[in-house]
Amino acid sequence: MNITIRQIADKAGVSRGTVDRVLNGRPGVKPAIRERILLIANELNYVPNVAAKALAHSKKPVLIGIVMPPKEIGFFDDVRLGINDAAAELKGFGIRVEYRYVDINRSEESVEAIRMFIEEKASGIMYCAMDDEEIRESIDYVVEQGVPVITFNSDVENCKRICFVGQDLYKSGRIAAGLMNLILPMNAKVAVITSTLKFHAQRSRLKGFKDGLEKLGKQIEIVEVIEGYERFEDTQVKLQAAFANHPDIQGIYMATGSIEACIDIIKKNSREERIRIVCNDLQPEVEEGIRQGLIDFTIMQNPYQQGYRPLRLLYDFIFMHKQPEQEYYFTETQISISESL
Amino acid sequence: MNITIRQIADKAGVSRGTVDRVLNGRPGVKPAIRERILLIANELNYVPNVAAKALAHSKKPVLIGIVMPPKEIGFFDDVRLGINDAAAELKGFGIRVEYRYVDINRSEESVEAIRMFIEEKASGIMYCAMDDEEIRESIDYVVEQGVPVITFNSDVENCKRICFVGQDLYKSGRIAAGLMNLILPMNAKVAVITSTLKFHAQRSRLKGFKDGLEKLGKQIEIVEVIEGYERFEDTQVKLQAAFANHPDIQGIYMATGSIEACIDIIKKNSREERIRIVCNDLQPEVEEGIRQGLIDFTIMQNPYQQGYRPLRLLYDFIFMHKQPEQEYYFTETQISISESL
DNA sequence: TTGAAAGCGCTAACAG
DNA sequence: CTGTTAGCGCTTTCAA
Repeated sequence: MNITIRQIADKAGVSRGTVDRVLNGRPGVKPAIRERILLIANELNYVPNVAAKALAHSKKPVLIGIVMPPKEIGFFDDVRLGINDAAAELKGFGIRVEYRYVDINRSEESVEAIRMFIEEKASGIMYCAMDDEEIRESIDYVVEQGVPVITFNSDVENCKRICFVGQDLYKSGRIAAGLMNLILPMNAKVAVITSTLKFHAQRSRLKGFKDGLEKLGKQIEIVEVIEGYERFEDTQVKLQAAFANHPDIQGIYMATGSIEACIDIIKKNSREERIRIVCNDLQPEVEEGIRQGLIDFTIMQNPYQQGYRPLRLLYDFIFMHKQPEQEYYFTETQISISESL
Repeated sequence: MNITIRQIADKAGVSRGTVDRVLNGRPGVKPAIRERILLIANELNYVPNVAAKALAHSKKPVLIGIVMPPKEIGFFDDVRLGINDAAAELKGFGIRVEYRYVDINRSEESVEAIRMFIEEKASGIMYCAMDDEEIRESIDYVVEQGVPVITFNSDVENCKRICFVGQDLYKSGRIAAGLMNLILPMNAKVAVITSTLKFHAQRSRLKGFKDGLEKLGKQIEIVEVIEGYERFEDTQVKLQAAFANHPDIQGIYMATGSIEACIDIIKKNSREERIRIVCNDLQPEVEEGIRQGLIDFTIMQNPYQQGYRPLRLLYDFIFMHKQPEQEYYFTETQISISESL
């Protein structure tokens, strides 16, 4: 049998109520006793009984707040699926989740959302927001209130979040390089399309791609890095220009951005047969491109897990007082081809 | 608030004990009352409270028996990891697991193991065994006793197991074909190495590979299908012969078997540069081969999940009376290249 | 065949 | 500041 608070109480010569207070950091216990109890708990290697906690909480479930982009953004469908699955599993467990959808480009909205959750006495936050000062402050404030925050999908650096769950962007770039290396001939020329290099995240991917190509022996050369701002037109125009400058481009790495524009230009230039494409994620356009044989590979990083994990981690943190073991939880990289779909 | 057995009891005008008996299929309730309770439970849409169940069970946890190959078989390390993780999660939940390792080629051992679990009053079984008559009978017998069996990693067909969790072998063959198609030129010739075509499982993979190649436009031809029986020597000799017959082989699909033998022959024939290899799983030899650039791709099917899922499914079945939603749970296919490692 | 009641380990409200 | 106690929903004796 496992250790219970009762045993700790007996050993310490206090009541279970007191032990409960100490173990859950509630106020109103003389420091000396607190010490003593903590010591005993530690020495007995106490692990709280999940089921009992859950049951006791079932009347008034603990709230976990989720701040993320709205339903319209397709990528997040799978993330939401992961969250919902975790939430369903944890439902009988005294936790409930609440979503708040925000325009991720307007940080005020995120800040407002997280603030409201605190007012509602949320016990934990899943936060997907921009990496800027305003957001950083909002996180630090919340965490200082004793409410854990986990960033997911897109990280916020140098802040007090307890951990991050999402992609390893550098690695995805390296894998893209590895794939190009396998399908392109020696000395091939490639273009990279990204949204904008202003963001650290995008630069990581590009860096991974560059480093990857360098390590390999095929001397594949990056002749253009296009910033498409995820917009159709920008991408189209710039890619067309790239083709004009380098008629011998044989591969395109679509790190992020408008797949439609890319495919459009390729078709306009009748290059379907001669261009190999590697991209990321699996929006409908990508799926379509793969089906048609225009896209060779896509690299995904398990959006489902990006939703599922953080909630479980928060649960462990809140109920089991278990600190995350890592600061970065990178979701598994997956490579897909048409047969994988 | 959710429905509780108390509410059902009140509505039916009986005690909670009686409701409990009915809901858990225990004997000793008059059929008429049983009916009535079932009806009410259904109409109220009763869902048992996990936490309460777990807590009530915590004194005398329910046993789940696991029959699988011994620790020496490397592939199963990750499977065991998955089982252990699930077991840890479910530990506070009134379940405990017990392993029994058997030589999978000697069915008597498996049968004996499962029989013992039944004697020990196990409430569920995870079973990884050969697909033969003896095994089939043992499963059907157990299930008829009311104890659910889930086959994992390797299925047993036409039996009463509640579901199977493992690879989609056909799909992995198709993906191998897709990869070959991406890295080989038109009309390339390839060899396939498998253990033995006596087994349905191996034939599925081969069929997937063949079908995959046919669907694609590159006219890649399978010039040899080698049965290596997973033995170094057989593989070596037969592959050498294949090279003699077809000096222009450009690709090898190692469906299963001795990677060492394959690499050995390639090196002996100095074909490192000219042969592309796609294989399955990630034994140390494969990892080594990928690192050295001898193997281009390996296809894995999430062994971790093959352990994790079945246990969760059994738990849901036993505690929540939830039938698995599918008969086949195929674990995700993963494609790995050197940068993924 | 059924009911009553004592737990399972933890929390929270109230009393002291 | 600390102890007491009544639940949380389900299972499992023990009686009836």
